[in-house]
Amino acid sequence: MNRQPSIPTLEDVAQAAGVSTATVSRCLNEKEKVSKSTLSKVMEAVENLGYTPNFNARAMAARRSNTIGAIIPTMENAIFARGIQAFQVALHEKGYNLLVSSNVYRPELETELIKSLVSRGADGLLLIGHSRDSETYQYLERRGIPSVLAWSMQPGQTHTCVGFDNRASMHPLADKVIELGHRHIGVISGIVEGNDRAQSRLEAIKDSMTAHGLTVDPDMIIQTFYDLDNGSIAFEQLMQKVPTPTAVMCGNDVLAAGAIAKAREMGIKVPEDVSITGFDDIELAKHVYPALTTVHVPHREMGRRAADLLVDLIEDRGSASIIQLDTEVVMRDSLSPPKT
Amino acid sequence: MNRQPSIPTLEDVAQAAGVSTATVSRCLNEKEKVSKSTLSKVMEAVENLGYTPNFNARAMAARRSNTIGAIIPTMENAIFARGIQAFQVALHEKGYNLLVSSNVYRPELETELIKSLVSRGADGLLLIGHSRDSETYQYLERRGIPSVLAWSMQPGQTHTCVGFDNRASMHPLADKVIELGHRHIGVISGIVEGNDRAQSRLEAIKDSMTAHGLTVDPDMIIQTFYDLDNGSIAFEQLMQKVPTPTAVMCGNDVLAAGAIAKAREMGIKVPEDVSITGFDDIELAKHVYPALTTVHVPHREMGRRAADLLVDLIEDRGSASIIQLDTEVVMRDSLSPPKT
DNA sequence: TTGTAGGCGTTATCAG
DNA sequence: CTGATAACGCCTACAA
Repeated sequence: MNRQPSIPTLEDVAQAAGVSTATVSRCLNEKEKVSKSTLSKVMEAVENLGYTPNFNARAMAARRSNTIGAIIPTMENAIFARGIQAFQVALHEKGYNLLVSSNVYRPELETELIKSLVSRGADGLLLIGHSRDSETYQYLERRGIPSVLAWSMQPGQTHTCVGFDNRASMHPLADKVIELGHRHIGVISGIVEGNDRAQSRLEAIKDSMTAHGLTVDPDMIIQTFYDLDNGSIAFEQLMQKVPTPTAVMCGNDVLAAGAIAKAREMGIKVPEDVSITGFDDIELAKHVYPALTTVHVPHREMGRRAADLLVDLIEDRGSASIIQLDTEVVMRDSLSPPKT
Repeated sequence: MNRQPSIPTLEDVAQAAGVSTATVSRCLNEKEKVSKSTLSKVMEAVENLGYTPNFNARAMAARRSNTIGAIIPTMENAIFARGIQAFQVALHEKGYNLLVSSNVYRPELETELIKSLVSRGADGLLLIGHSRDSETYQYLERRGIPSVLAWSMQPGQTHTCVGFDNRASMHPLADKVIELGHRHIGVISGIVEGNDRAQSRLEAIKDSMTAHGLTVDPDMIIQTFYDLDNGSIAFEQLMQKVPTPTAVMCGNDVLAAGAIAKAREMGIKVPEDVSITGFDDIELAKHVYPALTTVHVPHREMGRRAADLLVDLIEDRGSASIIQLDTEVVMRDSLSPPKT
């Protein structure tokens, strides 16, 4: 009695099957190098004992883990869900597992998370955006850990990446807003520091405004964390400015959804009294009322391509590539010309 | 040249500091057992070399990983976000890391994920709900891996858990709906199979109806996956039934949000033409229009308590406990008496 | 306080 | 096709 819970090991299986551990290992990893008879014998033992290989031991001995890590800014809203999901499905097909962590939008934490993932034996990493100090890249390079950057893509950068030009993507939408006649434009941006996506999107809006001869009033730009409540709060603040904006452009759909909710609460009609735009085209975008005019990003494709790139890198096929994806403004109902 | 990227090991550090690997190990794990002078010497070497301990090796040698795993049905919407977030923060304070996987609402996958987490050396597991075959529990028990169940709690169950009684929680809301005068009630439920939370919530509604002398028409109950689109689709189907429901109760807030969106699209006023209710009280609930009447679940506390329980179990303090949390109906605007 | 040495569960190299 | 056996990087008695 009191038999301690014994976890079966390779050795146990070997014994039960009357072969060496090496053979069992082969049965598990390179079936083709084993005779049919011993294979079935071994597999039976595996079944009976309920054997599950010890991942840590395996990773250590094989010097690879078939695991890749991803660090995303947040899991709290759906912004990254679709892309990561596609990423993980694609990885699965290639025989890799995915480990995701989130840095809760605190870029300082990323380095720590990277180290953690690496120390866990990640064969490769998916990182979001470009903003991080070069030490981090060096760290990865020293250890020979390939990584691909996603969700962003900056002219002139050289690291393997798959993404879209956030600036170029926001541009057409901003142009549209202005061409519709809006002259007083409020902006609810994500926190720009350490976030090149947020920064690029904001810059695109500013650029567009100046290009059209509008002056950008810093007071009409609010930076805040990506979440519904903050979208609401920022919107309320913006609507108190003078002159009141006739359009509010948001750094993403979540912020925009928060803004729309607050508008209704304040009795402000969208888009009659004020237009609101988003970015990302997450599922929520077409479910809010009025449906959100936003920029569609091919998240799924991005995830798939990222997986391809990363695995190629890991398995020594292909080298640094840069894949730029196209985005598209999708006009729905939250944007219209300003009331005259 | 072509110096292969050499990852520093304990041994490297030991050499650089002029001590044994054992001492370095102590400096990293039990500082108090080392003299100040050697400690600083060692730490310096660690810095210089940029040493990061190899997690796999450590887990293997120490026979523990300080890692706990969680398996949630989905990361695609915010249902589990708050609770898991709190869980992870609490764990962090106790010196544990969290690994989360999601089974995308396919209960069959859970077993596989559990094995994966276990083979990765998880010291303990957080599982959602009770529905799983006993083999799984046996598997965990054999290996001495403690687990706590959350998000649910069924009378008479014995496994350590922290949660709320889904049935008892939905009951008051259903009663409320009926007492308001609704006689034709549609239900958009989550898929019941392999999901005790969805099942309990649905049963609560049925119970309440029969208790009030209403007959439950199976045709007025739709089961579907938790997501916005499905909520919309199901709502549309429901509104085509005869007699038309005057209230639609949803298995969670996401479904309800989808229903609300569709209602507007169809020109149906909520709550004037039809009332809609949710469950969970996620952030979205108060941002939709009309704000959702739902059941508030103390997600954060649940996460915290789960962490306490699990770590106690792992560290051999305390034994199986059952913590029941209270939920609360929160009346907002999406529920009103039926039009007479 | 510090060092020595054995072992954790697998994989991989080399003979047989 | 199969079996020894040496790593893999670290922890932990046990000794000194």
